[in-house]
Amino acid sequence: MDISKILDHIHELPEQSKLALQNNVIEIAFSKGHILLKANKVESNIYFIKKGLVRAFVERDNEVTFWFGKEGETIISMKSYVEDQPGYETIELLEDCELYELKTENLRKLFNEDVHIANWGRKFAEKELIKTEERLISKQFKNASERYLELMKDHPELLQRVQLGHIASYLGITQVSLSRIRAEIK
Amino acid sequence: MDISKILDHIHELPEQSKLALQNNVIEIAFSKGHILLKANKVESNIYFIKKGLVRAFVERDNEVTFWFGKEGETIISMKSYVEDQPGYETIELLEDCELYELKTENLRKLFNEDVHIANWGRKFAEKELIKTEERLISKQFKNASERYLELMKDHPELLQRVQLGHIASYLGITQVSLSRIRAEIK
DNA sequence: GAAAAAAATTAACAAATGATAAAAAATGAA
DNA sequence: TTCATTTTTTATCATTTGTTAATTTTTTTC
Repeated sequence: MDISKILDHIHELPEQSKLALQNNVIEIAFSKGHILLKANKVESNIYFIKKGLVRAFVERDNEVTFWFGKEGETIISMKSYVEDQPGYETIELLEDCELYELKTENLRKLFNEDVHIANWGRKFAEKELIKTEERLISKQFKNASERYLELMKDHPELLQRVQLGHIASYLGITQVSLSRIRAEIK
Repeated sequence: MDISKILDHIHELPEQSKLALQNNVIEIAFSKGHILLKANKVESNIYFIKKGLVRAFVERDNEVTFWFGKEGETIISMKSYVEDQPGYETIELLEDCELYELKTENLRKLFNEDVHIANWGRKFAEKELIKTEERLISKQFKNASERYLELMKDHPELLQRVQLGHIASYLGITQVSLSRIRAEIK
C-alpha cells in the first residue's frame, strides 16, 4: 500500500498537507526477524507499513505480543511519540517488510504548522483508541475461545501468517491452551 | 476542579484558544444514580467532571464496568465522538456531580478553526490511548490479585468511593473472587 | 435506634486455564 | 531427500477463577 493511500486511509487530507507529509518520508526495507524498535529506548521515528507484517511485544518472564501490524498500518512507540519517554514495546518483523519512515520531530513541526495535519494526527490517535478500547472490553467479556473465534472472524489472514505461539500470547493465553481450544472447535 | 485547570491539565493551551473552548461550555449538575449517557445512542455532548465520580459500563448478561472518571477527567462516548456512531457504554453517576458540558458539534468546529485546539484534542486522545494500552497490557501480564494491588497503589481513593462489585468488574473478575483476594492479602 | 435493604464475605464445588513433559507434525538447511 | 530444528498438539495434574447459596456486615429508611 503506497504512502498516499495510507495517509488518506487514516484520515482524508488536502493535497498540499499530504504532500508536506510525504516530503518527510523515506522508504526503507528490512528482512524477517529484524528488530525495528527496542523496548526501553526513546524512539525518534514512526513507520508506515507498505508491505509485510510485524508484531509488538513486551518482555518480562515471557514475551507478550499485544499488537500485529500489517500493510497500511502505523508502527509507533506510543510512549515515545506522546510523552518522549522510553517505550515498553519491542517491534519484530514477522515477514520481510517495506516501510516508510517519518521522523517524529518533523511530524511535530507539521502538527504545529498545519491544522489539517493536526486533525489528521488527532484522528489517528482517536481511531487507535477505539480499537484498543474494544480489545479491552472484549477481554473483559469474552473467554479465550470466544476471543479466538472473534480473531478468526476479523483477521483470518493473521492465522496464515503468524505462528500460533504469538497468537496465543495476543489472546492472553498459553499456546497449550490455544491448541486445546482449536482441538475443541474442530 | 474548574474548567480552566481541566483544559490546561489535558494539554497547555494559549489563553485565547482556552477562552474559545470555555465560551462553549455550560455548567450542569446531577445527583447520584443519574444515567448521564445511554448505550446505543449517538451522544452529542462531552463532559468534564468538576466534582464527583462516575463509571462507564457495558451491559450484556451482566454489567461490566470498564472506566471510572473523577474530578478533572473527561466523559466521552468514544464511538459517538470519533465515528458519530452509537456508543457501547452507559455512564452512571456514582456520586452527586458537577459537570461542564460541551457540544461535540461546537468542538468539531473549533478543531477545524484553531490549530492549538486541534493539537489539544490530539493530545487528549493520545494520552487516553496510552492509559488504555497500559491497562490492556496489565490485563495480559498480571493475575487478578496483582491487578488489585496495582489499583490500590495507583488509585487508593477509588476503594473508598466505589463499591467492590464495580471494582471487581473493572478488574475483570467476580465480586466473590475479589473478596477471596482481599481475604488472602490481609 | 430498629427494621429492611444492599453490599460484602465465606464455603463448597465446578469449570477454565496454566505448567510441565512427551509425542507428532511441519519447516528449514545441507 | 534426509536430518535437525522449530512449531504444534496431546496428556496429566495443579492452580486460578467462576457459580451458587448461605451468612455476616454495612447502609439506608422510617
